[in-house]
Amino acid sequence: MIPSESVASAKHQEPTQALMTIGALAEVAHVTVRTLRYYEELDLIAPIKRTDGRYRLYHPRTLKRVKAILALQDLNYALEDVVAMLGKSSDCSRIGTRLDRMQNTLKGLEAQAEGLDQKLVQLQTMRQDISKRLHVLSTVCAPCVEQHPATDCLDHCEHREVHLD
Amino acid sequence: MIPSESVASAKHQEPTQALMTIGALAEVAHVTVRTLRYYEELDLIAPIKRTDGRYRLYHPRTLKRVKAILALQDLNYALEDVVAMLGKSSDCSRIGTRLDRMQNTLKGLEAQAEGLDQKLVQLQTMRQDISKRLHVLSTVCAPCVEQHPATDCLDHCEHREVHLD
DNA sequence: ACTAACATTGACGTTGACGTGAGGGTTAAG
DNA sequence: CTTAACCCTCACGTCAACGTCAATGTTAGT
Repeated sequence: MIPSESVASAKHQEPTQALMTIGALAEVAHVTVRTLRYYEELDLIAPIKRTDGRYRLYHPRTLKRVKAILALQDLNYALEDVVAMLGKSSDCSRIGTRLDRMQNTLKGLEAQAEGLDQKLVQLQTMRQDISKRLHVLSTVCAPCVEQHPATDCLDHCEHREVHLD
Repeated sequence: MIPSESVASAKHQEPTQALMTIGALAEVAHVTVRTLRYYEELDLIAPIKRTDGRYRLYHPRTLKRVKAILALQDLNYALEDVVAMLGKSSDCSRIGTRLDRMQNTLKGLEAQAEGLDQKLVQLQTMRQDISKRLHVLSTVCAPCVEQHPATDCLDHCEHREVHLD
């Protein structure tokens, strides 16, 4: 698997790859420059080097990292948790820790999956509940109100349980 | 303590129902007093009256309202959205608007359901992706690293695509 | 009447994830 | 060599959803 993106130059990789400035990375990642710098503050990403004028230069691979961060954020993870799952970019880690972290990520994802499942159920319940209320309101209370047009606040209504006051 | 809850009076409901202070409501709703007051700031709830000393007194029915708010919050709705869905408590609304709002709530819930479905899919994808990476790492890279123990940062590794730098 | 336990209204503090300048250097195109 | 378009580092601002503290008033039970 693993879609082979760079079809050319598969053998000996040159050390000089097309690096990108923070603005370029921000654009392709659809985030702001500030966001990237903030991620760096949290040690989530880092430029592989800087220009003489201290411009950050990123490896294109960092885009994948950023996307991973965004994906996890989208799953309601706080950046703090993302750090825990993806690890600090400054940890120039051996494969052991990297494996551990991936397993952590996996564990986190599974927990998250469960949570989402729960929320789905919760949501179904709520939807049904509201549907029921809706039905009672429209079939029972609405005509009742029509008979008592002067009454404004439903104080007379006998089906208060369906209301969400 | 003020646990004198009058259990009697089941048949003809007196206008004087067992009202609750903010502390009591907070306790049964498992939220803080501050939270309830904050909800009131947002016009999400309101006491039906106050004592002569300005103590808030809530109708027991308000508990249901609070629980609805909490449920929606738990579904990642901002309180602002909850206001839009449940309506302001100060809107002493006729049944028409109430019906409208319930329909809004329903619509919101359906949207939320879709969103959650999407997230579940996203999450499954991510989980599979990570599993794959995990597999490659442990079967391909790990032994490779063992052969080059001096190398720390995986710079030699030919499977960088599986890493999340 | 006294008192402990509650309640009131401000008003300022907190946390996360950035936004938004200010006041400067740097780079690439022409 | 200019100059527009970038980029740099502070550093303060923001927003939601409350937490927390102060100074004061109210209730219920004895």
